[in-house]
This record gives sequence, structure tokens and C-alpha cells, in this order.
Amino acid sequence: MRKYIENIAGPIPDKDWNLYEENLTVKKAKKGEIILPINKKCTTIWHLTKGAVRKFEIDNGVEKTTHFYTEPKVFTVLDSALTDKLSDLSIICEEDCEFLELDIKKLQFLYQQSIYIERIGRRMVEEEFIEEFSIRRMFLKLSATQRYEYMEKQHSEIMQRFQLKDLATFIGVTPETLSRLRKVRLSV
Amino acid sequence: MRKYIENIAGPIPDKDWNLYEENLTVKKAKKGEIILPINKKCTTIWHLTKGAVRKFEIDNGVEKTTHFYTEPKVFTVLDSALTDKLSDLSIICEEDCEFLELDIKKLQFLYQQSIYIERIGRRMVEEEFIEEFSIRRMFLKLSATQRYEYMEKQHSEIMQRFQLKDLATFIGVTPETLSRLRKVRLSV
DNA sequence: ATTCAAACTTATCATTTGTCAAGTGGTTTG
DNA sequence: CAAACCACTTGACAAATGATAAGTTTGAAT
Repeated sequence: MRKYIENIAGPIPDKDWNLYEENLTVKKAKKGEIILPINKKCTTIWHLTKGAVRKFEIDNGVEKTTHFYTEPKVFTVLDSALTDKLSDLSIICEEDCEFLELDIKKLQFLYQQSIYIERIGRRMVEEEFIEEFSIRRMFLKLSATQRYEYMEKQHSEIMQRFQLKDLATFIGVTPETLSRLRKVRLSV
Repeated sequence: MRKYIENIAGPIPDKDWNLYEENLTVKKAKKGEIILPINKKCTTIWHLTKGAVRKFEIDNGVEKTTHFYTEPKVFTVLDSALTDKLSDLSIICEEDCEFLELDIKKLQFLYQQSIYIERIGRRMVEEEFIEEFSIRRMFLKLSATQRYEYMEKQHSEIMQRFQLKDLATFIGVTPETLSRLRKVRLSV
């Protein structure tokens, strides 16, 4: 996990890393477990060291997947973690998972102790922002079929570790439509 | 501009703010001017103090608007600014504008001098991330008509200061379709 | 191994949106 | 002032997608 973070945030002195690490708690969760339910305040930064999780919202009773994460990855529900708002997203384990958990209040305290930890925060969010924007551009410039093909090529791991119905809502179509897109694609 | 930034990033000591401010350069641009062309590396953080600008990409010869900004606002093209990649976005002034410009290399140097400036960076990107995600959710859960109504209610300033054809591509429809959505809406 | 539930596919039909083409109104420019 | 341009609208038709319902396959649990 240190290597993963340093790869994004740059080298971190041992002293600062130890301070960060001291505040991490090991957790495990089984496939199907919900690590954050909807309408609960998010107070945790998860460091996914093993497994796969999925973030989704409920829209008129239907799950709409917003993110797929596989190890190694650091994630949270940012607007709930930064404010007093309850999360309108839920996070579920799609495989047996292992995490290092970090309390958001502790992190905000650590930000004051170490410019390197503040930098971890900045760099992680910068990368997430770029990823988030690239997903929106996928909607602006690609048709549903092209979005499926893009995910297939650029994020093939997602195709293997998550369900098609969840990929469907992620790319903004119904599962039935995705099924049709795949059929057409095979016959070409 | 200091007030705007402190409102997001929290109070900043005079010493650190002065360091930040010393590196800002005043610039003006007329309506229609392109402050960042496509295929040029982005090296600037703009602080928009007056006016309105629009970010767009070119998709098969057609402009697709990705962002609308009005004063006060801080913006850049993050992936180009952080890497050596050329920008695939362009930024154009939709009104006569005034900016405070900050060189990205200077900012990265400043990050090492002041944890408060590092914090400005983190907090600004956190807010941008949340905004970016909320736009994507608009695509996931709203129809084209609902996206238009959402923009009308939540971002009425955009309706007044930008063109409908650009709002159309921003919400992911053709200008013709937006025109029809508006017509239906009026008759209801 | 059998059973059951859920994921995935298929089909039909209605709705939404895109494409292409033309028309209107306002603004700019020579 | 006239001409040209641009934003916006409208219309007709084609293509893409959603909704509903039913059928098939897969995988998990007993």
C-alpha cells in the first residue's frame, strides 16, 4: 500500500509514513457485505488491499453503479466525509476483501502534522478528479455501444470481476440494452 | 479572491497568502479570446475575477462544452498541468474577462514552502471532484429533459450568461433536441 | 445432485433522440 | 442600408434506447 501511495504522491519519509500507518486499522469483509450503507455518514478512508468493491446509488428503487474499485485502491465518499451530509451512495464488497481503514477526523488531524500527508490527500484527489472527468467525457463523446467497447478495452478487469448488470448502469443503459449491444458486437 | 479561496480552504495566515499572491499575474482578455488552445500544454492556474469562460473539446469537428465558469472561480486543465500531456480541451472567454494567473511550476514550488498553500491545492481539487461527480450523476439518473430542468433550476446563471447550443452539448444532446425539450416544457 | 434464485438474453413495441434540411430572427460588418 | 452570418427553431424520418414480459443459463445452497 505504501508503494501504491508513493507511486501517486511521490516519496514519503519514513517518519511521516509511520505516522500515517499508525492510524490505519486492518479490517476484513465477506463478499456481499455492505461496508457503507446509504444514509449513513461516511467517516472512513478505505485502503483496499485485497478484493473488489462497488459503489452505487438507488434511483427509484434501481441500483445505479457509480464506481468499481479493485486492489490496490484508496477510496471514500468524499462529500459525506468532508461535510455532515449523509451518504447517498452505498459501498458493497463484490469479493472477499481486506482493508486498511483510516478515520477521516484522524486524517484531518494528520494533515496538520505532516505536509507529506497533506500531499497524499491532494495527490489522491487530483487523480480521482482526472478519472472522474474522463468518465464524464465518455458520456459526452461516446454512444452506448462505444462506451461498452471503451470499458471492454480500457478496463477489462472490470468485465471479469463485476457483473454485467452493474456495468450496464455504470455506462448509463439498462441491462437489457447492454445485452443487445453485446449481441450485435459478437455478430460483427 | 482571497475571501473566495479562504471560504473553501479555510483561513490562511498573511505570510502564506502574501507568498501566494506574489506569484499571481494580472491578465485581461476580450470576449472571444482563447486563453488555452487545444494541443498546447496547460501551464497556468487561472483565477477568474471577472467575466465568464467556457471549456470545450472538439469531437469530430463539433464543440462539446465540458465546463462553464463565472467569477469568482479558480480553474485549470488538471491532467495537462500535472503531466507533460497536451490539453485536449480549449478555454474561451464568453465575456470580457480579468484573471490572476499562476504558473503551475511556481505553484508546485510553493507547495513545498507552505502547508497552507498545499492545503489550498487539496481543498480546491476536493471541491472540483465533488462538482465533477455531481455532474456525472446528472447523466446517470436524469433524462435529457430532466437534465435541462436541473440546469435551469440549479445553475440559472449559466442560462443567462452562456449560449443554448453550448448548454445543449454540456447536457449531452444536440442543439436541435434541446430546442425541442424547451418547446415541450413551455406548453406544459 | 437437485432446487431455487438471480443474472443474462431475447422479443416486441413505444418513446426518445439524432440527422438532415429548411426557415426565422437578430446582430454584425462592409 | 444591405448582405452575410449565426443562434435558434421546426419538421420529417431514421436510429437508438427504454419498458415490459418471457425464456434461458448460471451459480449457490441445501
